[in-house]
Parts: sequence; structure tokens; C-alpha cells
Amino acid sequence: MNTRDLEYFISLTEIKIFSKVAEEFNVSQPTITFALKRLEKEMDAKLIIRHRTHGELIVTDSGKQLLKHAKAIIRHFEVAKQNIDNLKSNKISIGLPPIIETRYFPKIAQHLKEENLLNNIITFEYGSETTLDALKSGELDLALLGSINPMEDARIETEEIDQIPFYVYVSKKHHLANQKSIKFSDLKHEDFILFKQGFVQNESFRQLTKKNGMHPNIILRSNETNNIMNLISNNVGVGFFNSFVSYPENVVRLKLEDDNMPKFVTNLVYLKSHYFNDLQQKVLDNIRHSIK
Amino acid sequence: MNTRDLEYFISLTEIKIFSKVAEEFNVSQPTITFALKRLEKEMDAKLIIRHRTHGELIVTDSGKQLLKHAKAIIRHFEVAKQNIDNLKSNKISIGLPPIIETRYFPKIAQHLKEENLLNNIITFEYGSETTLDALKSGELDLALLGSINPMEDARIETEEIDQIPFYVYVSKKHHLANQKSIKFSDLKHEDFILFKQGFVQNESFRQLTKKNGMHPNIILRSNETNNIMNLISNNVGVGFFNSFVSYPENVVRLKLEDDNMPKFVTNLVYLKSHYFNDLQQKVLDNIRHSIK
DNA sequence: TTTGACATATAAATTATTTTTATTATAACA
DNA sequence: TGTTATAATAAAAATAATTTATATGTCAAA
Repeated sequence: MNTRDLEYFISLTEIKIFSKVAEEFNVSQPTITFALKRLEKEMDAKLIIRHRTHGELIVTDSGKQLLKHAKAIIRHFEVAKQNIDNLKSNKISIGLPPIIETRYFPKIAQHLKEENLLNNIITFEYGSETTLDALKSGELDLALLGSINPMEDARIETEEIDQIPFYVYVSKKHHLANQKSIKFSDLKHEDFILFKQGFVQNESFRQLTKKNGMHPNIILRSNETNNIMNLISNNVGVGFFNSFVSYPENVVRLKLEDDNMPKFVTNLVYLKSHYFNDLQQKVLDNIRHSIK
Repeated sequence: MNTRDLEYFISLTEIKIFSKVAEEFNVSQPTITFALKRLEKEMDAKLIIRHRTHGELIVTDSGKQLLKHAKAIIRHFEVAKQNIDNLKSNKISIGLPPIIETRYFPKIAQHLKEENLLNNIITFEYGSETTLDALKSGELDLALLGSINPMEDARIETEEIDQIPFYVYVSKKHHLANQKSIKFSDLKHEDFILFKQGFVQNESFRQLTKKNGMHPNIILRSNETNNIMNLISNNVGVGFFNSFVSYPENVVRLKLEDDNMPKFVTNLVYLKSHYFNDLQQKVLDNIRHSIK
């Protein structure tokens, strides 16, 4: 069976018009008809119910089933190509979200340098979500990721590195600044300054506000720790982060005394289907050793 | 790209002789040569280093990388076919790890037979971990799974069936055989015989050894309850399982008196996104009724 | 060092598969 | 009822995969 037929099929379930799909792939319209026929013969099932008219085209249950697998197959194929490209250039691509990078990379870099491996790595700094996507697409060989709940994806391998608590950061001038520790619900009427989308702290924050029936007032989101800390120190709002972030003199870090607080979990993550060659394995072992 | 080429390639990495692979697929030897050439061109990388002689054939790093994905692709393709067949023939695929099967399947089978539904099910016997993966990948419609902690996964629906304790199994000749109950830490110097990877008891065992600061000596892992019980009865080592396993005359089951002992939880599990058609729903209701 | 056995590669021919061109069929709708 | 947009079909053409026949490379025994 040809992957091209699957690509036609996937596109057909999206565009829903044979001739438009043909255009998309720069082939003639009957090509799509024949491709679908081949698939239906191979699967021995009707995949699509055709309406000859500018109207709907219905994907059957069997079609939906095939669709899921077709997408997975195409993805595998593309990831394989990408991985092989990485192998050829003898590099290992590592995703390191900024907060985690701050905490772990200095030590990692030092160890890698000692082994003369530092120039075999390429690092990518995005939020955890984007990093995970990049890993799944094969763009990255490896990632250090933050998560709250243990990660739940059959395709990825996860090694837990560390679990650390979240804290609330407030200005020294803030009315809570003198408490040793607080409850999350004490923050009911605060203004918050948080990270942008795709950072793990947000998911944890969302869980806590939901649990406490709060509708938090988020006045700003930024990607820059410095920027956020600056605003907090000026008492513009309060922050909610793990202990990896460094904070200035006039900011206070408050413990949260709630039970069952979510933890910030750092994970070493890679695709189960990823093949590490000797050099990559060496780098992986080195990193593993550096952070444990 | 053709999946046939991938099949040739996978076989070639196993059999390692072009002409033998050709024989296997009932094609001529150059077919294999050309298939490999096509793949190498597509991936733009050498996949296999040939030795023209009856000797070794080396899979390159790129080849190994492709191999992993190739196997996944072929598997997806086969699962897709299987799923569609199931849809067409009105079958429901059920995952039943062996230990759970022993306990629940006789009753389930009896009820299903009464309703004339027994030939609408196909069962799969793997460890809990593999079963869960298979469920998530859509290979299974439904599973009865063991877990320690209640399962928490956004994508799956869980109905708890039962919670039962774990026990220690020892030979009658064993020095602990006369105790009514023991503490887990009493097992500090024992040799253990356990199940292989992917069974729930192992996770529970790991937690307990960690909690008690133990470094257990696991002398054997097996998938066969009979085999394990045989060894225990010969006083080769001790076992740690739930009460679903049956045990011979000369083996003794010991209670564990520790606080907060993990429990073996049996769950009925399916994907939230799964669509059960009428017949499948009937089977599900029947199973639910049988085990509660 | 030669020769035979085994294994893979290559060239050309053959066969199979996919795509195109040209045309027909079908439904909706103006 | 004719027009338009769309899919299906048939036959031819193009492309791709496989085979047959043969060449080439490598090892090991003579």
C-alpha cells in the first residue's frame, strides 16, 4: 500500500471535494477516485459515502478508523526522515524550556564540555507545550520538560528528574509579605502576573483556581521572567512560579500550605520510537548523570 | 512510498540475506535490492552496509531509526485492518491481563454465552501496561485492567470493579511460614520470584521496597503463575501477588500488616472517545453486570 | 593463485500499477 | 429544462516494480 493514497485520503476527509484534493496535489481528479478505490479494496470496506454534488461527503466508521491510523503512519514517516537528517549531521537536538534551562543547563554544559560533546548539541528554547510538540514531530531528539501530572502519552518515554513545589511571589510592600506561608484561597482578590500560554505553571494555576472556586484577575502574561519579577517588585501584581526562578531583594517568596498541592515535575523525555546512536546515547547518559 | 518496501526492509534486518528475504516473500532477489535502493533514495541515507559474502550485513544508524518507524507503520496498518474487520463483523476487542482473566473471565463468558454474545468478542492477554497502551492506540475497544492507584487519565473512562490486598506467598518449609501475618520489612533478606515487566504487582512491589529502604534480590521473573508457584513451593524464593492466583498445598499465603498497603484495583476501562455501537454496548453492559 | 560457491548488483525486458485524457453520469438548482 | 458542479468510467499513456539473465565481488578450499 502506498502512503500517497493515505495522503489523498486524509486530504479528502478534510477538503471533502475530490477535484479540489486533486488540485491540491497537482494530479487529475480521477487519480483521487482511483486512490480511494484502492484503499477501499485493500480494507475491504466503504470508507467514504459520496455525494456527487457540492454538498457533504460522509466518512464512514471504517473511514474514521483508517483516518486515525493513516495520520499516525504519515507522521511516523515524516519523523523518520527528520530523525535521519539529525543523525547524518551528528547532532542531537534538545528542547529546554527557559525555566528548566536556567536550572539545569549550566551543569549539563559543564559536563558535556569535559567530554568534548558540547558542540554536538543544538538546544531549542520554547515553552513546555511547544517543546513537546516538537519532540513528537521528530524535530527534537530529547527534551527536558516541566509537567504537573505525570505525562501520559503512549509514544513517549519519561524519566522523572525532580519534583519541586510552587510558590507565590509578592512585593515586600504587599500585605501578605510578612506571612511565612499562606493558603491559595488567600489570593482570591489579588491581581496576577503569569507566564504566557504553554508554560506548565499555568496548568497548575488553573487547577488551583478551579479547586478554590476562584476567578482570578490575570493582568498580564509575559515570557520574560525578569519582566514579570520587575512588575511584582513594583507591587503591580503577584506571581505564581516554581523555585527555579531567581527573584530580587524586594520580592518575597511565600510557601503554600494547602494539602495536595500540585508539584512541578521535571522530566527527561524522548520518543519511544527514537533510535539513539552511540554519540547520542553518550550525550543522553551524560545529561542523565548531570541532572540526577 | 510503499509499505511493501518497508516489509522487505524489516525482514532484511532480521534475516540479513537478500536472497533469503526474496524467497520469504516469493519474489526474485533483485526485487529486494531495488526496494532497498528506493528506500535509501527516499531517506537520502545509507540504510544497510552490504557484505557481498555469506557474512554479516550491518544496519546503519539511519537504518535503525527507520526500522523503528517502519515497524510502527506496519503495525498501524495492520491494526487499522483489524479494527475495520471488527467493525464489519460486529466484534468487540477486549484486553484481559492473565491474572484478571483467571478471576473474572469464567463468569463473563458464562453470561455472554447465555445472551448468545460470546462469539462477538475477541480477547487479548497482555500485561496491564501493554494492554493500556493497546487501548489508547485503539487496538482494543475495552479492557479489564489492574492498577494500584485509581487510574487518572483524561482520555480514558474508568469504572472501578474491586480492590483486593496483596499477599506474600512462601513455601511451608520457609521460616516465615508459621507467622499469621508479617511486615513487608521482614522480607529484607529474602529472594524474590516475581512477574515480568508490565504487571501491576511490580509497581506495588517497587513502591514498598522503596518505602522500606530495601534493595530486593529478585532471582527470577516469569510470566507463568504455575512456574512461579512451583519455585516458591520448592522454597527457591518468595512471591508477592494478589489473591487472584491459586496456590498449591505446600505454599502458604501471608497477610501484610503494614499501614497504607497499596491495593490491587480492578478497573473496567475504555476510551472516552470510543463509540460503542448497539451490539458493543450490549456486550459492555453484560460484562459490567457479570463482574459487579 | 586459481577456482567454485555463494551472494549482491545491474541491464533490459516484462508486467503491474498509477495517472491522464476524454467522456459520461448524476444531482442540484436557476 | 438546461446549466453547472461534481464524480465515475474507459482507454491510453506514463510510471513503477519485478523478472530474467548475467555480471561482479568475496571468501575459502584446492
